[in-house]
Amino acid sequence: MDRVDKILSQWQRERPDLDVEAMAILGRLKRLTTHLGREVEQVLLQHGLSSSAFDVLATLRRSGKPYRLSPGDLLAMTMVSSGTMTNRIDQLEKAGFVERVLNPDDRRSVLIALTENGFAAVEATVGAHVANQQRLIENLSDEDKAALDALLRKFLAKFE
Amino acid sequence: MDRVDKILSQWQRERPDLDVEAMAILGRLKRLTTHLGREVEQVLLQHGLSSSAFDVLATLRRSGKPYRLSPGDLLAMTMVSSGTMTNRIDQLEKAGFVERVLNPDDRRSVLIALTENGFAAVEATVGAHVANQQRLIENLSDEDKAALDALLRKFLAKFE
DNA sequence: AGCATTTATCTTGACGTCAAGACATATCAT
DNA sequence: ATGATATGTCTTGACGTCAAGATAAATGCT
Repeated sequence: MDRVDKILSQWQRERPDLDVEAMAILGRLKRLTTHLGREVEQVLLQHGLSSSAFDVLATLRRSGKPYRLSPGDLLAMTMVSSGTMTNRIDQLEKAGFVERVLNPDDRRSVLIALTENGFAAVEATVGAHVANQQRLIENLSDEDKAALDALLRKFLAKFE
Repeated sequence: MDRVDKILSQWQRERPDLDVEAMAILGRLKRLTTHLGREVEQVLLQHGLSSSAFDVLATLRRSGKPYRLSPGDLLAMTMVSSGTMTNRIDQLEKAGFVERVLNPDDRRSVLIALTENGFAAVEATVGAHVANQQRLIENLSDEDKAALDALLRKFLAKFE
């Protein structure tokens, strides 16, 4: 009887006609992701990066040398709107973690380049971040983790 | 090879020392919840309610007669901060969906009461909302749904 | 070549969220 | 009783996000 069960039982009492099976799954997913997001953010903030800043820096870092992508590329990889990406890049540029470099091949476009400081910030953070992610799933068994990942993959396939 | 697999393989190439198992699960969870949240919001907006507005109205509705809870009660049930709840109540009060009623038992406190219009708004929306939730999970088999729900329950237990 | 369309990025204005702290009232300990 | 502490709600200021549209350059069509 967790919190989601309480919500479901309230609906059952008030609206017994509603089928709440889907609500259970979506409710647990949402609550879980909220908790996980907060835990992840805590560790990143301890290293001086917001989740959204880390999201961009990590995308550039894992793209490999020369650690440059256009805003459009970043957009396609990060599930945010173009306005949000402009804002993120502005913040990171102010902080000195990225630079806007003119794209010689297309003057509409620009390349976002990780600076030395930006590279260093990712490298100083990603280890603790990954360790934290491992901690967050540690109460699942190996079988649970494999089963959960497989189910999420199947579920996610409907949307992307 | 979904989008999360692409991210993992980039990390593998750039940082083969990192164990990305946890990143896979948390990444799929986050992407999935983002997609689901957008789908849910679309349907609610078609009925004139934001997700956050529906969240409060539905909490009052399923609490049963007389459809009144204190801001603190609402807070405890909805995973938001007190400032956020004040803001939500302000919006709903302006829209005429709830009223602030003085609590005779504790003058620090106030009760948030669903108005007739607020009740009607929930009742007009909840059916489509639940149907939409069912649609969103329809590509999972019955066994998948049961297994996923069980895993999420176990995972969530670590946090609440 | 020249015009229309498409692509890439940025701007604007609105919203939802939070942490920290302010304020009023209630409760507790003596 | 009364002073200290706890509780309940609201305020403030800062962020992150989005949709819609503005701007500029590239591409395609004739």
